[in-house]
Amino acid sequence: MTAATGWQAIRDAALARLRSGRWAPGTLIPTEAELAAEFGCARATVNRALRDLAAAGYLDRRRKSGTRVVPHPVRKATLTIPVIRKEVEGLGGTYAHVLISRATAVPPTAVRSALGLPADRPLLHLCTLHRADGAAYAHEDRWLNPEAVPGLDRLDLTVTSANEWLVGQVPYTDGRLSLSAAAASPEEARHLGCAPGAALFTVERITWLQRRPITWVRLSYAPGHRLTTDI
Amino acid sequence: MTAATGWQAIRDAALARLRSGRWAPGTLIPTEAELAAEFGCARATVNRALRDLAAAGYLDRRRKSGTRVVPHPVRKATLTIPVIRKEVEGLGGTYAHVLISRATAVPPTAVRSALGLPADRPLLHLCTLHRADGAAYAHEDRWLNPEAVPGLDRLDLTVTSANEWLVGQVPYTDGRLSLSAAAASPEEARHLGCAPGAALFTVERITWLQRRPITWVRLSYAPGHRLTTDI
DNA sequence: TAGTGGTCTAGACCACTAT
DNA sequence: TAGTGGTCTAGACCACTAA
Repeated sequence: MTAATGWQAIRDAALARLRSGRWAPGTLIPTEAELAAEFGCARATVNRALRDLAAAGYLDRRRKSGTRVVPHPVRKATLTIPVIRKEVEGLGGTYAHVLISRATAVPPTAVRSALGLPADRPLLHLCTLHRADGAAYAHEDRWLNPEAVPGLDRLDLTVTSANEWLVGQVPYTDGRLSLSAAAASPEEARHLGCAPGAALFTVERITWLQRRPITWVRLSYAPGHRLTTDI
Repeated sequence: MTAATGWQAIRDAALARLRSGRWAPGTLIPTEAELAAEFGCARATVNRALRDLAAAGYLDRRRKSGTRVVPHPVRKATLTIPVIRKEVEGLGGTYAHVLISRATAVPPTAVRSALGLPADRPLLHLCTLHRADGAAYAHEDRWLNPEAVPGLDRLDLTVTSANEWLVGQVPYTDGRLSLSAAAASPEEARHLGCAPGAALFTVERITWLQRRPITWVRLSYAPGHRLTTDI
């Protein structure tokens, strides 16, 4: 189970003590120097191990105070958000996408304010259907700021999806990801092949480059979709 | 924006080069030794900085090959999954919970197989409603393995929620988290005050201690709930 | 086989903070 | 002020892997 060496071995040993209750919730554990002596390694090695556990939410480390076992651990789940094509192919499926619509329009208020744009600024509106093995996989509703995305007009979006092109070509400095559930709109229902009002897992993402808004996108996954991670 | 020193300064400098395109997607960046010479620091410091960027999904590091800029970055979103009480209080709300039902029963097949338990094994079934400022916040449907949770029978679950007690008292070694959308069941709708079939954001979690199943739990949040994170 | 990242060490100094 | 974690250094050796 734990065949680690070096700092990972110390991390695992510490984790075992946490799980066994030998280091009880809320209490202080020995100092780095003490543990280094016990394990026969340098203090930096202990530091690396304990930093790892602190980052995972098990320990709370403070200068002078020492290292305390977090009483109510806040576990951190890490979700990887891949390009949809990779997501589908990673599941062994064959990926395809269809550009449903492409238009320039003024976005709804919710989108405009989320991006922090002035009113009446027209954006490029793209709707795309992503398929896995021929079946509908996800519906993408995207608003793009053409000023922030040079080269967009020369792109054939029927070949490369906006999703993938942006990820590969357009850097961003800040982003916000929001997960929620939403009832399928009539259009989503039609494309995803489900009943209107069906519960869809949706991922909304907004990205900025510096303070310049790039894109707002909502992915609505076909019913039954799950995002799973080990914790 | 970037007032860091030490290894964080080097990380930020590298990130700036990634974002500026000076280090283009798919290309190799200089070796640790070269960067250490350029920045006038020890190689270990560069290593720390680049490891951080690799962990964040920007770089792909391989021995012998070198460090390559990931062409299609897979950003990693970190979600913190706190105890519900803390979640509510963190939003400035007043938390309360109500134990709806408590019974010993054989779980549905989906729960049984997810936990890897033999058929006909009875578990403790708890339903709890979590409230924020008096309003329904989330419905909790939980199945507990009494054999794995000593002391459970001596606990007054109307005072401490199972959610919180488990987090504080019962360690686990493995867990799986699953996020999805589901239509509100009649019971959920009644407790959450929404229409049956409404789209609910649901979080399912399974935990094991060693290989012993501890609990299966599904939290169904009131409509409109979002899980947001910066990326 | 050689190049590159991964890690360890022993010591040092710094930064924060409880007292 | 003193204790504890945070980080840096210079060097060393190891582990992996492309050629």
